[in-house]
Amino acid sequence: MLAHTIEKQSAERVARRGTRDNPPARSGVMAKLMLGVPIKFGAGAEIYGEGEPVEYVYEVVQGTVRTIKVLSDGRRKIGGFYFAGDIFGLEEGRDHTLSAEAITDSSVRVIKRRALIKMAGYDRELAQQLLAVTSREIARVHNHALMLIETAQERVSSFLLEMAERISVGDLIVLPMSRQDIADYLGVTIETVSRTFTILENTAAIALPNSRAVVLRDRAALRQ
Amino acid sequence: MLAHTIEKQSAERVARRGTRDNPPARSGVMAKLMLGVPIKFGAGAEIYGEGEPVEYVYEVVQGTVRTIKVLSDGRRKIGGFYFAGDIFGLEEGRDHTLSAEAITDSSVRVIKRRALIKMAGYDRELAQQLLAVTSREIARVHNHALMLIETAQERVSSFLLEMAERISVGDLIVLPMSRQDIADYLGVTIETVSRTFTILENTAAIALPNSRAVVLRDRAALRQ
DNA sequence: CGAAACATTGACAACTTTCAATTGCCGTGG
DNA sequence: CCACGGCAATTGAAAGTTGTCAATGTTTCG
Repeated sequence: MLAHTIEKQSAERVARRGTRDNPPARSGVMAKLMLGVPIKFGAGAEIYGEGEPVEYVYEVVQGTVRTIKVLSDGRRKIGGFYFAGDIFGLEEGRDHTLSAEAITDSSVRVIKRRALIKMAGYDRELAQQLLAVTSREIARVHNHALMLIETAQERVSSFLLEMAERISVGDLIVLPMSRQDIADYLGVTIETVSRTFTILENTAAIALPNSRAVVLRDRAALRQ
Repeated sequence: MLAHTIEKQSAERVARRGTRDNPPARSGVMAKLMLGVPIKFGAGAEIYGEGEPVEYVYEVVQGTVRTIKVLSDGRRKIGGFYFAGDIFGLEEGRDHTLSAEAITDSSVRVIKRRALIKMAGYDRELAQQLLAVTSREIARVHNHALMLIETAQERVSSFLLEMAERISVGDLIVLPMSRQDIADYLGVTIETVSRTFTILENTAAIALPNSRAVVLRDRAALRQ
């Protein structure tokens, strides 16, 4: 099933379509507290849609999720990538300003936002964790915003360093997302991403065993 | 006193240099709860510096504040502008990743972060307000990130629309920040900002009575 | 194996930056 | 009060970067 062919459907409907999961090994804030129901989403499935009311908070148990916004002229922007243990759906206001989709087959914990906030009212530790998670999200988005002020090559390098911190195994990064996803996250075209990868490979900063794998050869060069 | 001639000094030192304020008329979250001590900062003064420990949370009572980051090569990025009633300094981690400066002469309420979080543990309403403020900050930064993926003209238009929402009086926006500040916020050069303003003026979308004032003539055109 | 989607590469156009010069604004001092 | 100096803003021309369009190569999966 391909992302671009998925028709929009409400989070409720998708949630219903999802299947219950066994308790996962991964531990995030919600998992630790045994909160939320684990639900599976196939690659490309929409978890919630832009403009829908904010009802739930989500935690990735397994897989990768992206938040996206489609502009009126068809351009697509990716707000962020979320991996196992990450919380997403933390938005203010009544409605979501972005939609969320599973990039790969994913398992996601879902909990009612109201319930979580209510619980936080009684549980001081939970409240502080919630604040910490939210602050971390601010830092992440801030960082994202700052990297968009850089040149294409710097953006790609920053992206690789971010992925290195979040999902690398040693010097190997296996990218779950397509070039188009990377491009939309960095605010450049896929051609620019591709060209930049090639340049970084030619300057020995990275190696590209295949299009989804990146080996970091010279992190200092990526940091400039 | 000019911004660029101010030498860096710690938040503590600046805070000590600041003078106590009379209780202000403006009301934000902290003011409502009569939290924090109002302190004055002169135009260009540093409120806290990048790399300093996160100890306080701030609320603008009067004036305008910018958060900035200076890169190793001297480029400067502005994370956000904060006007009366806005909260800033909400960052995660031990140290600030950005510094904050008063753009104009400003008065700022300061409260110990720890104290605020501790209080939020006892006061459910405060906890929820804190969460709401934090979520709003995420939305603002998200919006900033999204606007950085656009063309220069779209960025400038988005900037004007953002200022229109936040500080306009009718169709008039009096910008407290310089072209350089705007440029650093939008990730373009001052020349591009200037040229774009001229284009918008020539297409009758705005009028420029002087360099710090913008009159919105055609909001629809700015939205495209 | 072959079709479809994804990724890379090339050539050219468009946009933005860079460098340079000019204009406008405002405070200070004659 | 006006002239001057200094800084911010605007404008112009040339260079550089990124986007667009197009062709080719690669991977995936029925």
